[in-house]
Amino acid sequence: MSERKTRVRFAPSPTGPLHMGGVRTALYNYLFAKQRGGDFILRIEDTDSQRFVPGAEQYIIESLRWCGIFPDEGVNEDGTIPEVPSEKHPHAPYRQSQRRSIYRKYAEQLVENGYAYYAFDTAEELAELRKEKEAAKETFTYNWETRGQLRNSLTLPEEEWKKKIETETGWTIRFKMPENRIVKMDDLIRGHIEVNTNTLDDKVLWKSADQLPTYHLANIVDDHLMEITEVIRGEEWLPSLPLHYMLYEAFGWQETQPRFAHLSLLLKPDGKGKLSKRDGDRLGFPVFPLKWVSPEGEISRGYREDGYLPEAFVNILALLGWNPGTEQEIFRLEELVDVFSLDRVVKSGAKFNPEKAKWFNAEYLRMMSGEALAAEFGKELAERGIDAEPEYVAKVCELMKNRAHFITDFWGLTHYFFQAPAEYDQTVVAKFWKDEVPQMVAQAKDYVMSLEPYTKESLEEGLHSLIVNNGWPMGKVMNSLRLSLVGINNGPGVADIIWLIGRDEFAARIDRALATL
RNA sequence: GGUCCCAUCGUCUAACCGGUCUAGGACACCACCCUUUCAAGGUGGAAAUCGGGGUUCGAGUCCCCGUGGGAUCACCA
Repeated sequence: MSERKTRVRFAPSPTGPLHMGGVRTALYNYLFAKQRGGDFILRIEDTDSQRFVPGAEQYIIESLRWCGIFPDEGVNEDGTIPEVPSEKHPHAPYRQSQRRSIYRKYAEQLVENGYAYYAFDTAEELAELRKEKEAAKETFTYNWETRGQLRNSLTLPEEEWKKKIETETGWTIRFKMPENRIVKMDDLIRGHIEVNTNTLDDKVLWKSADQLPTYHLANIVDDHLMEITEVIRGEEWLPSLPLHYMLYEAFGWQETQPRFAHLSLLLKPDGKGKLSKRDGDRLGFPVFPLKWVSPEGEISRGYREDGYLPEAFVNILALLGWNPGTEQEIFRLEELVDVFSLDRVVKSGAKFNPEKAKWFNAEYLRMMSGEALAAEFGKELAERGIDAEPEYVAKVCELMKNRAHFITDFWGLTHYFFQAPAEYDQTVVAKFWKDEVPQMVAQAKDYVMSLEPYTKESLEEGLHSLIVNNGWPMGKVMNSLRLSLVGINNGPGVADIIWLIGRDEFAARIDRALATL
């Protein structure tokens, strides 16, 4: 058992876009598998035909790809989901809706062995019972106490219920939760947990509505069939862990039962509760990896479209609920594979901090070369109709990258390297453009134009000594030069700007400022 | 409400099996330095063990009780 190959799965339900918490779950699964040389499998849990959302499945796959997470099984090279078994995808199909024939016999096996039973109560009847109990301030539970008074294969004569399951469709199969047993469980990050079965209920395993298994049945059967060794999933599943343990026992699969690890939830940055789409809209940050347009046309922003680098996004997620135990915070995916460990996953929920997320992105931006940045920023320049040499764009990016958090910040920060300022900031004009200034600026221009040799260094030093030697006020002159060149009073050094835009453009901009101001 | 999980700076977190803990780091914040401006960078600062009992020579670390937060109680996953 211990020498089984590590196999983990990410099993999302295609009911909408994948939440960043979901991506984190997928990431942890992936890291765990890769570190142990195991397999990471993607399985689509679409047993709820009511909630199926078109496009969600592709969204999930694309999100993982963007993050650099490629499943070993369950997704073809072209991003489609394998429907027939092959060498690489031996357990196909990987979509539960296409595996319905598999589950039926397992459900029946449970009934035959006395671990489950057919139930004929309609949803309305049960709703009515719940209402009655609620009125008496009690809760109705379908369990060992009540199943004897309800309509099921335990209480009805055999001929009657057998006839019913053959002729009718309104029946379900329920798990027969044993009475008064202590379920002893172990969680990889939470330790030992015990629950008395009396507090549990007879969960539906087979749904009458669409003749499909519920999550619980399909999940256990598939994890068993796909030889999953560890189940790493969200904390919301912890309450159903006892049921899952009981199911493994009922099937007699305890020997190969996977180990479980329940991850704490991602919480909203302010206030209380788990992170939701609403929080993103309200506080102005994405909660989804990619932009999503719902079938109704509702748009949700994505990290990718908001300008986050996938490496930064992965890094952010990795450190939300896990830490390396060292003071290192910047990790690329490959590095995470080496250092990740479930032992260091934090038990408590993590409030998402959008400010720190921005910082991570800025860090990754600074690590990029000017050329790489230019390749990205060049696209936006082209859209804006700016025709600039890639080498020039690269130099601009290199000079300006430590001022940006996102590539989308670049235009606002660098536009004056591509076009002369359309206007001059009036408060800056008022502050620096005093009476004596224009002639100093004009002199500075003449100086620069006749500077020999003209190098970046000579420009820098020459400009400086010109001002000092003439006894001019440094701040006033420099800021006036900058104002003339870029229209505002912040940005890189004046010499850097001149050097990049070139002497001719410099002269033109100075002349224009002298003429207008 | 029942059941289960969780609890260190504002936030993410560190502190291996209880002992240099003056409780460390990062984001954000503040100050200073660098500087022609704005960033970046450097230095420093403010900032936390939820409360109460125990166990122990010694508790952030173990136990109990409170309190707070979260999850879950569907023919949804």
